[in-house]
Amino acid sequence: MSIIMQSHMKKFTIENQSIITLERYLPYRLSILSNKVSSLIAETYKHKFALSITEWRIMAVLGEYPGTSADEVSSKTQIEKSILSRALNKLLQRKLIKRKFDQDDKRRSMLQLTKTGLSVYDELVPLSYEYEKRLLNCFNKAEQQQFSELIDRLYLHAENLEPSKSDE
Amino acid sequence: MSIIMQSHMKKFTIENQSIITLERYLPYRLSILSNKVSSLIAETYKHKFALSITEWRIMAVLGEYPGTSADEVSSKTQIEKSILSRALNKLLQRKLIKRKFDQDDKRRSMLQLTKTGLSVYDELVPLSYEYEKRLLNCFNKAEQQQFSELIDRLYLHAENLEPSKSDE
DNA sequence: CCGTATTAGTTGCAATAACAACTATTATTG
DNA sequence: CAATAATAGTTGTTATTGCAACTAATACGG
Repeated sequence: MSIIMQSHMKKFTIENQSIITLERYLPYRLSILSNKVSSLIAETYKHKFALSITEWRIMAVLGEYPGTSADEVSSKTQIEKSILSRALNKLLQRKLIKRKFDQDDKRRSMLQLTKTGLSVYDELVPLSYEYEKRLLNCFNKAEQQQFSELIDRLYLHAENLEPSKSDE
Repeated sequence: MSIIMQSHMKKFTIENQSIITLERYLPYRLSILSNKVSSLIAETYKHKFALSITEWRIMAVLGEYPGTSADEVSSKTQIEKSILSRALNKLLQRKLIKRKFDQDDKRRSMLQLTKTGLSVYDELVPLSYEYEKRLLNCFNKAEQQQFSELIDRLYLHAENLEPSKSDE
């Protein structure tokens, strides 16, 4: 790649493909899109329930899988464990979740929604789901399908690409 | 736990469509994917250049559009202006960018990469571009095209959906 | 068993982020 | 042209991150 040549000619270059242009750069667009979507949805519950996106995700997992341990929540949601730990404490204080520790392995926590937590969950789930539908209604069924599949595929691929960080 | 059950029967419910399940929830998957992709790429330059994602984005814009003002960078990148201001100061200190103020409008800054900044830019652009290609090579051309288009469409749609926050 | 390694979770700390209040400059308008 | 508004950028404050170091409990290898 002699390529990229001195800085500014680049835009009119190689492979008839303009180089980078942030606006066309996929990682960037993905990030903008994702933030938009998440914060848009967060708006629907933020004020009413004072839940952050992180907190809501935790509750979503516990709603689906009561009894899950913090560690499992972390791996399911990709929320880093220290962040998770603090978020859990907040949720515990607000009594939206409760926790006991496994007697056979006292390290492992068993988390679940409280009755209050459940009522929040039950209200939020349909709201979020509805919103997701509204978001996706700019796609037809086939496109939704396709989009979803591409996301999964790209994610898997990215995961496997990972080791490449050290190849420079 | 009769209560919990109440909440959980939902999974087998309405419209034959399981409700939410975080793993299938689009905003969530988008976020995970986006974080993965961004941090994966950030790995390629983080250590060598000690640039954060934010800083790199700023430089990317200035590389493409020298002379841009802070405000324009902000709107192009969606970086909030206070964050931008501090990031710019860091880049100024490291002498990766330079700034002068427009004499006709002394509020407006005119930013551009320094020679050093340009050399970093010129090294990073192909790297990032290359990495993007590697990421996307799990798609064929048509899929890449499609994915890109769906992202754009969804973004536009999300932007227009925005006002809905207050409809509760 | 004992020493070491792993695992689950917490805490400290430094860096980043978000949001609002603020300064300085230019635009508007009556 | 004075008063007010709008724009560009900065700064203060507080909350959220992310990493690493830490505690406690369990697992494992000799």
